[in-house]
Amino acid sequence: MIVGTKNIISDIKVVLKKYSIIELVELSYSQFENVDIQCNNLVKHAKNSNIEEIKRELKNTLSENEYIHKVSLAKNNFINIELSIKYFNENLNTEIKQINENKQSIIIDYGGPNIGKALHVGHLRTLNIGRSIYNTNKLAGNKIISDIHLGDWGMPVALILAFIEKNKIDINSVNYLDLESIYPDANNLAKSDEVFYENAKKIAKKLNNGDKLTLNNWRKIYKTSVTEIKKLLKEMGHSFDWFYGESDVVEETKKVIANAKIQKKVVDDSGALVSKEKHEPPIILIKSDGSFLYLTTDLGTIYFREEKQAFNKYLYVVDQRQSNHFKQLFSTVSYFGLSDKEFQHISYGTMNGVDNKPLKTRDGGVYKLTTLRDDIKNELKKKNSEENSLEILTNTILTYSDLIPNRTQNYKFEIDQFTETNGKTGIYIQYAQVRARKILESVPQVSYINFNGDLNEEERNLIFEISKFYYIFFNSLEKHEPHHLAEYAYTLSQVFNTFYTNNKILSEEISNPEREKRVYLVELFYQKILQVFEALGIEPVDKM
RNA sequence: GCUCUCGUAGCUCAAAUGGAUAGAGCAACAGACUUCUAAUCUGUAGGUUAUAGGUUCGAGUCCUAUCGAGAGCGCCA
Repeated sequence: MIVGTKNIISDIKVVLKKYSIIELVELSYSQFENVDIQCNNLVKHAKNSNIEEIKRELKNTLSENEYIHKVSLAKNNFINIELSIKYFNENLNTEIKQINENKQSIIIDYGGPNIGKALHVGHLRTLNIGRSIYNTNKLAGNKIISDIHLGDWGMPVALILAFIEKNKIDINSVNYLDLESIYPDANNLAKSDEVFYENAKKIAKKLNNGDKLTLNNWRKIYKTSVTEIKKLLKEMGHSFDWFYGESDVVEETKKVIANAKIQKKVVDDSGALVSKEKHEPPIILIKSDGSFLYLTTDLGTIYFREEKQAFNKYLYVVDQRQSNHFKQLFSTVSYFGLSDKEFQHISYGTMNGVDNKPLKTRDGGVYKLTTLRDDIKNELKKKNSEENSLEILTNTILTYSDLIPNRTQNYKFEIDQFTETNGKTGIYIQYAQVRARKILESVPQVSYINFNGDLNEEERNLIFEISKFYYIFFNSLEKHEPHHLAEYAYTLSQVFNTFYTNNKILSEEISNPEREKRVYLVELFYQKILQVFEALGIEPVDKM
C-alpha cells in the first residue's frame, strides 16, 4: 500500500464500477522514466468492448485529481501516473505509528546461543535479523518483547560438566576461553567414548532432577559463560528484554508433560514418552533414560510465556534447517492446547563457506565473532577512520553486510566481502548520513516547507525516493524481511549523494528560498535515513 | 530412499498479490577534486533468468519433467 493514494484508488474504482468492473484496485511503483506509480488493473480488461471509453473516462477523472500531476494510458492499458507536488507536501511527514492500523503484541525468540560455546559467525544472522524485526516493530508501535532463549540446559551443558569431572579440572578455575575449548573436546569424546557419553546422560538427568552439587557446578559454568556472552553482545549493540534460557522452564516443562498425560495425549513407546499425534518422525517428549528433548523444553517455554504475558504472536528467528522442528513444535502446541496464538518460524538461510556448505560450528575451524570484528576493524584502520567511530563502523559492517541478502536464502560468507568498504556497504550509508548531518549542524533548523513545482531533477528524485519510505518499511515489517530496508538505505543514500554533489546548499551563490528548500530536503533525508538505521539496528556515527 | 529449499551478469546479491524494457554492488574500462568531506559523483561494457514443456492477455515468479547445488530425516540442540 502506497501512502496517501487512497483517493486515487477510489477515483479509479468509481470509473471501473460504472462499467461493472468491481475488483481490488492496487497501485505499484513504476520503473519507467517519468512515471511514479502505475495501476495494472485495466490490462486484463483489454477485450472489454468499452475499453476505449473507460480509458478516456479514467484519463479525465484522474487528470482532475489533485495528487496527480500527469496521467497517461499506455497502449497496453497500463495507467501511468506522475504524482503532483501536493502529494509530496502531504505525504513526507506521516508518522509510522499512525499508518499501522493493526497493532500487535509479539514475542520474538532468538533461539539463543549455547553457553560454553564461543559466539561464531553463524550467530550473526539470528542476532541481526532478530534485532531488525524487533526495532521495526517498535517503530510501528507494536508491543514486542525479545527473549534470547539461551541454550543453557540439557546435553550440551552435561557434556561440559562430564568433561570437567573426567579430567579432574578445578571448576572454579575455568574461564570462558577454557569453556570454548572444552565443549568441542567433550562433544568429540562423546562420539568415541561410550562410557563418557553415558556419564554425561546421567548428569543431564541429575540436572533435571535438581541434584544440588550438579546444579552448583552448572551455576558456575553458567555465570562464566553468560558474563562473556553479555559483554560481547553489548559491544555489538545487542540487548534483550528477557534473558531467559532453557534452565528457567524446567518446572513448566514438567507441567506440560503432566497435563499431556492427564489428557491422554501421550503414550509410552519402548520406554520413551511419545505424542499420540501422528508425525514422521514421531514426537518424543521424554527419552527412555528420562531426560527431556529440545522440543519438550520449547513446549515448557511456551507454557512459561503464556503464564507470564499475553502475546498474540510468537516469532522464532532460527536457522531454516530447523523448520521441521518448528513444524512439529507448533503442531504439538495446538494438539496439547497450550496456546491458540499465531506461531511463526522466521527461518533464514545458512551462512555458507566458499565450498557452498554451511560453516560448521565444531572443532578447530570455527570463525569466532570476535575474530571477525577484529578483521573488520583492521581493514577500517587502513582507511584512516576516525578513532572514535571505529567501533560503530565495525558494527555497521557486521550488521549491514548480513542484512543485505534476503534472509530466506543461503548466502556465501566471504571475508573480503564483509570487510569491503566501497560500494553497497555500511560505510556508504554512514557516509551519506554524516554528510547530511554536517550540513544540518551548520544551519538553523528549517520548519515545514511547502514545495512548489520548482524542483530540479535531483531534488525531485530525492523527494520521490523519500516518499517510498513508508511502502518499504511496511513491506519489511509485514514479511519480516529486513533486506528491503537495507536495500532502501542504499538507494536512498545514493539519490542523496547525487543530489549533494550536484547541488550546492550552503554556498553564498545560493540565496534564500532556494537554500531553505534544499536544507529542508536534507532534513527530510536525514530524518528518514535515521529511521531506516534504527530499523536495521545501525547506530549513526558523528564523524568519519 | 523419503521430505524440503534453491539455480538470475565473471563474482556477490535485488526484482512487493504474476505486469511493460530483469536491477544494484564488486571486478574491468573511460572521465570528474581551487567549490558544504572524492569513504563521493558521471559514463561504457556485461543476460536465451540451468534446460525442455505447460498454464494466460502477460512468467525470473505458478505447474510438470530433467540436470545441478544444499539441508532435514526416533530418543543431539
